[in-house]
Amino acid sequence: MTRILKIALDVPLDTLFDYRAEDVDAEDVGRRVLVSFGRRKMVGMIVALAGHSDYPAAQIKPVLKVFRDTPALSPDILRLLKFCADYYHHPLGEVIFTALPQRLRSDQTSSLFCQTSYVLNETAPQLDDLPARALVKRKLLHQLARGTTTARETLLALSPSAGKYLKEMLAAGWITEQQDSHPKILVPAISGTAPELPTLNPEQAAVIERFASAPAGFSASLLLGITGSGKTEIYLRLTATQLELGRQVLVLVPEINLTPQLEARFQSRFPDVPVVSLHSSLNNSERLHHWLLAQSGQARIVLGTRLSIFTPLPELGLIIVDEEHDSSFKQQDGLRYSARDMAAARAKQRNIPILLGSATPALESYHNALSGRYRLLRLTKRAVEEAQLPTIRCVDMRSEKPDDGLSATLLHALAENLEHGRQSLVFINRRGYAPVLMCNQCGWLAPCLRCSSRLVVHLRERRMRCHHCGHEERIPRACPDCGNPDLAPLGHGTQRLEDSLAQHFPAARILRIDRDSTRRKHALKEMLQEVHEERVDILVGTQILAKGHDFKRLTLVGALNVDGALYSADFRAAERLFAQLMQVAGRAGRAAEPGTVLIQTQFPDHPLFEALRHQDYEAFAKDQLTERKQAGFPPFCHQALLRAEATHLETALLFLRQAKKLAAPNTAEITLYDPVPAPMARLAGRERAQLLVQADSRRDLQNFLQHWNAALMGLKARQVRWSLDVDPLDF
DNA sequence: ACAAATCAGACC
DNA sequence: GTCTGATTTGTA
Repeated sequence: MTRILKIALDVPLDTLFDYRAEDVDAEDVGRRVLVSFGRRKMVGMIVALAGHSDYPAAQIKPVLKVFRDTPALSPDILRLLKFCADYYHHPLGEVIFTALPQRLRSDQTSSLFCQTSYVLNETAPQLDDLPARALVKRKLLHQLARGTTTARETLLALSPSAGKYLKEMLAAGWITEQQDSHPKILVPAISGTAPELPTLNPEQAAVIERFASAPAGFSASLLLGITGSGKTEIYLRLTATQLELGRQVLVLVPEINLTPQLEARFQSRFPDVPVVSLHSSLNNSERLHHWLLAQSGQARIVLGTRLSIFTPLPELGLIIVDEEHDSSFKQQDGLRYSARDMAAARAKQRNIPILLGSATPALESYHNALSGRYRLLRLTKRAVEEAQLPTIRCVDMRSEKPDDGLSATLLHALAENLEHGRQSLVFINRRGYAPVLMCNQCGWLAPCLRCSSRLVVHLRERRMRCHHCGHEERIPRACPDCGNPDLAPLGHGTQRLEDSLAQHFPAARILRIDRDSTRRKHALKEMLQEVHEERVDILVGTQILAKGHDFKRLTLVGALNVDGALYSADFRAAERLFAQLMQVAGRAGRAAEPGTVLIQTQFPDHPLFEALRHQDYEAFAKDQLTERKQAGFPPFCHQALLRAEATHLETALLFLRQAKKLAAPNTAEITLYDPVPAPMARLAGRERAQLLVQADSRRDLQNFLQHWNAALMGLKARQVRWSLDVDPLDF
């Protein structure tokens, strides 16, 4: 019987396309198809079956192929993706295809999942029977025994010499090679010993108790726990409960290099349970493999970054969002979705609990907790009893004369720490040598020609770089405006600080960690290793260092150049600074020795620092919420930003003015601001402008956006690229 | 006069 | 987004 199929395609059009096919039924909804679209062939997704089509029958093309090589997307995932498309006013086809692993987007018809993997034979030696120095063999054996993924690709990734050893082990009969046509998890050969559970402190126990006694079904909880208070232990306990119930658990983490650490923690707690991760360093095949394991229900715990919120999990029982305030949960291009918000939506749709964890929650989340929409759970004590909170003090830069950016107070503290053989961290969120190059005669500042920004001096490389578009040039010998050869780097970056510290402390071992010094593969890992092995006295670094790492001997943190955020035009700047400083402060004194944090500032009396000194997130957050309420900012209103870019600013502004006119009939509950140039108006040679829309209620905003977006689609935007950003974070 | 660049519209 | 045919613009 011929049926009409509603097909979503990866095109920026807000429509589904009708195709016909003979042998399809309801089971095929959620399957991929190959269709001819215009002159091309494309992969589409069956979103629904229909009895008839409004489209002229003669023009409806047949589906060329229905892919049955992988299971269909379940109705609940399709529902989530539909919700996402509606909420962010983005075409459903594009949403579906951003959510799918790359390999499911392409139209390669040959066997999709076919990979070489290995099985451990009984003749293989036990891990402990191998000499400790046979590191690679041990690694291979361990991975094979764990059984989560024994794909050749994964094993090869363990070491450059892995291939050689695999061949050896094959020849020795320890392992057998096989070709898999379906992804599968082998039964773990070693059933690892479940570790002894750490005792919960009373606060942790109370949190678990509140979860246990809560009624089943949807609930959202905010776990507000200071660094080191044992949030992860809560995640593990709640996960254990879900595993016992036969449910899967999804853990979302920010886009940082901590995924492997957390994965290791989950895997060692649940040695027999298949854990898979989904993050950016996986190749396409690994990503597909892990995704399919999640979809088939074999993977019980899925740990991943932003995009993994769309992973099909048939028996999902709990979603955890760690460091929920982290801005990497919001995608900043294409489909501008917030994985945290989609997680909440998914939990609600599936009628399961969600747990958001952070030491410094997003004000939106904290507000939800205060208003009772979320359950507020607090962890106020460090899990390790003797670990004390660090002392936080401001260094008043109005009275101190800094020497190359460093105050006498900080230098003194560094010297003392060095004497005691303890580690220190100097935190400055600015890489490079100096943020600007200035001519001392005419005041010329080296500009980026493609952006409205200045070039950052990278003295090591004798170059200047734009941190926005990546443009690079040599440092000029003389000022291009007046010819004066006296050009001076102005301000401080990590490189300059590193130099300056080396001069002050010639005997100290100084290590700089920022995006430049960690560009090489594994560089960050190696550097962190050095720190752990105490081969470093002073660390200089950007926010790369702020997150998660646990340095046992680190007792002093100095924070430089933080004042910019105090009186910023961006109303979220203070919130971000507070979170960041709390995070770096958390690096100090994690073990027995107490830590000290010194913040260099011109405004030591600012309330942000007052709250920070007491490490009182809630005081700070309440203060901020009061300010936000007075100013009518989120979370007390809801925003959307219409962004436009063109080669000329006027073109972008003109488009936005037209867009504003178009909105006129529906603006009763809406505030539409005037189109303005974006804060960074020029970026990579394109001019950008934006139009802010605000409403008191989310529903009003959504209603308005729906009509407006449809109207905008009809507007012919010549030479303009535009996009809607719902709940924008960056302006 | 011809080619290149730009534009409008479809795509099921 | 990609593709197409139509129209405008550019150049010898």
